[in-house]
Amino acid sequence: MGRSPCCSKEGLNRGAWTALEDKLLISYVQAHGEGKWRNLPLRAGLRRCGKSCRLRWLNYLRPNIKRGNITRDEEDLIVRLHKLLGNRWSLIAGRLPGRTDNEIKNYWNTTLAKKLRPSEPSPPRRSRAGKEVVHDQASPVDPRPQLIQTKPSRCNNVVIPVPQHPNKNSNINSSATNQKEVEDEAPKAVNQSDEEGSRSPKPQVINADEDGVPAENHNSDVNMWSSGSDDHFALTAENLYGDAGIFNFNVDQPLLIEELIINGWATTTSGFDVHENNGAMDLESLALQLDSGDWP
DNA sequence: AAGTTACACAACCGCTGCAAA
DNA sequence: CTTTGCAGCGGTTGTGTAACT
Repeated sequence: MGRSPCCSKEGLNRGAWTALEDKLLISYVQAHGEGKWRNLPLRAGLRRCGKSCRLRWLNYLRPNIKRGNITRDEEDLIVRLHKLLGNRWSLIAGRLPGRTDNEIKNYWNTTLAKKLRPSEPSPPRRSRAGKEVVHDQASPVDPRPQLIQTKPSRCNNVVIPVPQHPNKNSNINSSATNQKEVEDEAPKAVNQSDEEGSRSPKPQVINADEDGVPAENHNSDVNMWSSGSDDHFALTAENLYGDAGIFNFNVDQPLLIEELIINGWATTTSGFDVHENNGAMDLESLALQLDSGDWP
């Protein structure tokens, strides 16, 4: 059976785009919007494959694209995000406003990969949906947390490692009601955890029970409390569709707030605004975000 | 100056997930 | 439930150019 090719290659232009082709594509997308890539070439009068049009638009013609001159800060973030996410260029690019996955991928392959130790094992590969791809190479100990579900979606189970509680027996309830208080407190707890030396991450599936928390907690950005011998940590999060969720964790697991963000959930404590800028944040905020955690 | 090599980046290719039919 | 079409992703290739011999 087999699938038909995305387009007939016959009679199509290949190779570098001309200024005229760019102009045609820009004017068409501006008039009709993105999408329907398969039919776009015909309608726009382009002798190109739809995929080629899409790529050209997304990587070069789209507004607000930054070209070249990847800064030191950006490079640093790329390295750290790559350590966390692996070769998921689109996710990495999503955290760098104006940068495209193709550009970051090229930059990594041509520049950054050489800077890093050649002996360093390559990060885990994943399928597009974020599911782990089974490695053929045996990786005896990979301290990186295993991630699931990178696409924004409603989920009842999330894998969120939580940091070791800095003071296991104390009540660290931060029922802060304003954003400032929360922003001041949340990173502090993580940093204290760092000083104590964190254990290796042990990710687990945790039930995201939206209804299993006291009603008063719903108005808080962050609530952490200890209860008997078990410490818990509740986090209010909001996904890309504006669905709110409150997650209960055991604090003896390392927390990577970024995990939430990767999964389409952004905490209300992080300064993220996932409704703007396509989930991206400014570099300074992202650097702070990355620094605030105990990154694997 | 000519030839060769290395590098950077644009573009292509094949695969996958998802949704609609 | 199966098939099909589409969009999107990451890996790979092709090409232009700078650096070097």
